[in-house]
Amino acid sequence: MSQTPSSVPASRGPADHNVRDQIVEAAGEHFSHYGYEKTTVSDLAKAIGFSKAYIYKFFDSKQAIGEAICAKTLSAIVAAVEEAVAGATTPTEKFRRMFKTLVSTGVSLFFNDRKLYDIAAYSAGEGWPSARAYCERIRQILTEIVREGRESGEFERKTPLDETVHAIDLVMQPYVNPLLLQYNLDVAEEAPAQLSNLVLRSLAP
Amino acid sequence: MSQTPSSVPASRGPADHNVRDQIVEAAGEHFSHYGYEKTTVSDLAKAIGFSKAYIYKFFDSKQAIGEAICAKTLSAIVAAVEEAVAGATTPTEKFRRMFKTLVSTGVSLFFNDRKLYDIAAYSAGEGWPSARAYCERIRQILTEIVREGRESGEFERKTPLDETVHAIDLVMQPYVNPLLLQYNLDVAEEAPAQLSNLVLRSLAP
DNA sequence: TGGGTGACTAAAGGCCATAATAGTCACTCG
DNA sequence: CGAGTGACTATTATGGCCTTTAGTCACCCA
Repeated sequence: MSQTPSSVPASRGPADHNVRDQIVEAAGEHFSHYGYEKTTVSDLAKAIGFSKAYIYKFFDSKQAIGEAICAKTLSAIVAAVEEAVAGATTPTEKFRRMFKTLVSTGVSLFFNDRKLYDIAAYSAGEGWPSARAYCERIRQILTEIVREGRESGEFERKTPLDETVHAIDLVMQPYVNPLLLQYNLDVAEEAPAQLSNLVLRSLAP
Repeated sequence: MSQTPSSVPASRGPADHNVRDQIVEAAGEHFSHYGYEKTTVSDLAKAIGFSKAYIYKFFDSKQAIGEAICAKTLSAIVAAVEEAVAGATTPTEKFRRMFKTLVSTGVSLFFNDRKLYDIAAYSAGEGWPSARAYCERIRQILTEIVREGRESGEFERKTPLDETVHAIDLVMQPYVNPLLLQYNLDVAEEAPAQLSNLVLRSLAP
């Protein structure tokens, strides 16, 4: 086994190539407009003026293209979260903003770019690497915040760090994971604040 | 409007009637065996030796029968939870058992009576009264536990009771709600313990 | 009079032939 | 030799037709 078993589904060809970017760009627009299912690989080929076969020099499958788009979409959420966190001073505030931004960005994606949201949800449901990486990244940010809070004495230090982070991660999961968020839209407005309070109480020294 | 707008979808005829019970019993078996979709109202009629039309003297619709079964199924979960809670002494322990029993009973239903589980999940997704009542009942039990914990000084009393309960309810929701639980099966083993710890830390005086 | 039903309808669901699509490969041409 | 493709196949969607099913209603009969 010379290739990673379950990670990136292998995009072939040169990783950095003009045509590759064109494909991704076209896919971004088409998927967003017409959805993943309704967009054919031929559509993308036509859009960039090449044949369908050529697309497969760069991507292993249509799904691999979907994942690229999905990764891009989720990256945008992460970026929004990072920005929000950077704008806060205390770990407490960072956590609040993280949670709030995560949910509001997700909800906004749901209502404003539903087609892309659906890809993200599907990706989460199928455990695509893009979705896994996203969850992992969120967890990293969370870990950093908790660690900082512990160092500054703002958060308790008795519970093992991993356990604390994991539990908080479980609390956020229904709002982080696009697959789950869509079932929690009715409480998405209030949940971040309510749950932040609860979590922060649990973190009190 | 002489009837309740969104609550019980009206079962007609005498509420207490032998035939009604027969219908429910037959439905329980058929739905569990073949599923809600694959069971026809005629099947149920045949099973109890009456005509299909007669069934509609007792139930407004096939869905109403589904709801009766769903309510029964969810009641069993509630009963298991109540029993588990009754067997504990401290509010802390009651909460732990409540959460754990809730999840394990739900998971067990998923694996051992999938067809009934699917009805419950559907019911939760559609907001049927049976599912609503179930969630409401769980919340009541939770409220009772928190209140008791506060009175005994085991839990903090600063946060408004409603707020505390509501936040904990949000934490449990992904495992209480059958529609959501099915997406969280992979963590259903560990989640109750981890989240109970977190919640109880947040409840510390 | 009230427990019980056959016959009916509109709508939903299954079925199957056909069309569309993902993905491959041998090939071209500069 | 490498950027790029037409033509091909196996699989999956689609759409129209026909069957099944939920639900009603006028009616029966003890």
